[in-house]
Amino acid sequence: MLPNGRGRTGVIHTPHGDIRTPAFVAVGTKATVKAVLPESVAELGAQAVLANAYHLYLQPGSDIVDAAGGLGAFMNWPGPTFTDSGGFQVMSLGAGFKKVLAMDTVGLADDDVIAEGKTRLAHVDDDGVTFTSHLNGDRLRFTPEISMRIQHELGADIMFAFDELTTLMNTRGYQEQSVARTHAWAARCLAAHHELTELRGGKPYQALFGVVQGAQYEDLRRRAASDLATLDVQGQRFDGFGIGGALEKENLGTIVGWVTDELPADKPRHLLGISEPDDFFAAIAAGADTFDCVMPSRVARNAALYTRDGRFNVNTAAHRRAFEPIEPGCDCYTCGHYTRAYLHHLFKAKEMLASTLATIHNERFTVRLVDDIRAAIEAGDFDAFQAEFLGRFYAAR
RNA sequence: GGCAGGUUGCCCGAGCGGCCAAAGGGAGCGGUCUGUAAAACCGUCGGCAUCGCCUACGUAGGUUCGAAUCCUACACCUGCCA
Repeated sequence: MLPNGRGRTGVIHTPHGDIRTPAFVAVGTKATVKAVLPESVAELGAQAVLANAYHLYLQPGSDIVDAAGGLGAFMNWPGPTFTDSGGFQVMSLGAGFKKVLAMDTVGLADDDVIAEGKTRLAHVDDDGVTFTSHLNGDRLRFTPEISMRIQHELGADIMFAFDELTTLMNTRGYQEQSVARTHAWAARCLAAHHELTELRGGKPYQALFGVVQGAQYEDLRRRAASDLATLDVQGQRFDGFGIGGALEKENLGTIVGWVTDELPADKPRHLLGISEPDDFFAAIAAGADTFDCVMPSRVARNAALYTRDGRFNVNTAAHRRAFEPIEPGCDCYTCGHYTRAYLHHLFKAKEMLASTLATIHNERFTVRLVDDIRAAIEAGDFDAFQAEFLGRFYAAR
């Protein structure tokens, strides 16, 4: 526990093993951490993998994952698994979250806010969401019940309740409406989860996390958190909580703090979709336990690599003859065997191995950073470690 | 030897009298990415540089107020016929 009473270390027990927290969970949306073998994911120290219900429902179908023995067995990942509910897609396939100026939204209903140049593929109503499949144009329907059914078929150790994620552009009025909707969906998820759990037979119990929304508003976030914390449907309560939604980077720690204030201390809190170094420190100090994020792997596929001295692009001319590891002293497989010059060449030549080697490094960097933060908390060194790490990481900027 | 077509910026390739320093690709150079619609996307991309000026569309001439675009000659390339 940190002196501030919020930041902490701990252990999450799952049927597929323990997760020592704080921890970074590798993202494997479509039952694969893109470009790398599950063996590599394990070797780089990731304790768990998170997949997505929406993607796996579309392809190959959650029934197939179920028939394979569940997500972990299907993808050959023996450790703990998470699935996201598909709630994020309500936003990413719907309103989008960038390039929409406030002025453009005047006169539009919030539900019509849409990213420039994108065709809206999702529409929300109180009962659920109608999607147009990005793969084949099929009209699909997601509701809390459907998301829970899919996630039960996928069989991950930890599931998330189906929620609505809003954007920073939505009005306060819409945020209120949306929080209420997410709460109603949370109750339906708990009920559906309860029924599905009864029908599971001998399969191991799957934990369900409720997701706290409320954007940047303190009262909304606190109320959303305390309402979810106390929500009880037929004796069912959430096993943990996700913190999601529109988070302004500047007050990410503050927002997480409001939420964790309202949540029970004995249940885990997962901060959805966050992984920049400064965000980790802020969120962990504010009481977040686990994280997942596409950033390390996505950015790796596009030649950006993390080091203790900041992030850089290996595909720039400066690295053509850099016969040195990505990060001297890094213990990842890539740094142990390959040079920046080689990575530079692979990216220039558009070779697949570029993605693999870069992803291994970035995932290792991210996992290790969170592990180091955990160690620092245990050693009572958090503040010093934070100052040293962030000072160095952002020095170049 | 004859006939036809072609020669455009680092490469490929549009343009066929003015709105052309010249569409579009690629390469090069730089950047972005936070619950993955991403092996994606954005910017830049002749020189000098403040509007602007200079050098440019095989070479050399010519027509025109004005030419990458029209005419003549030459060079090289391609197809067909002998």
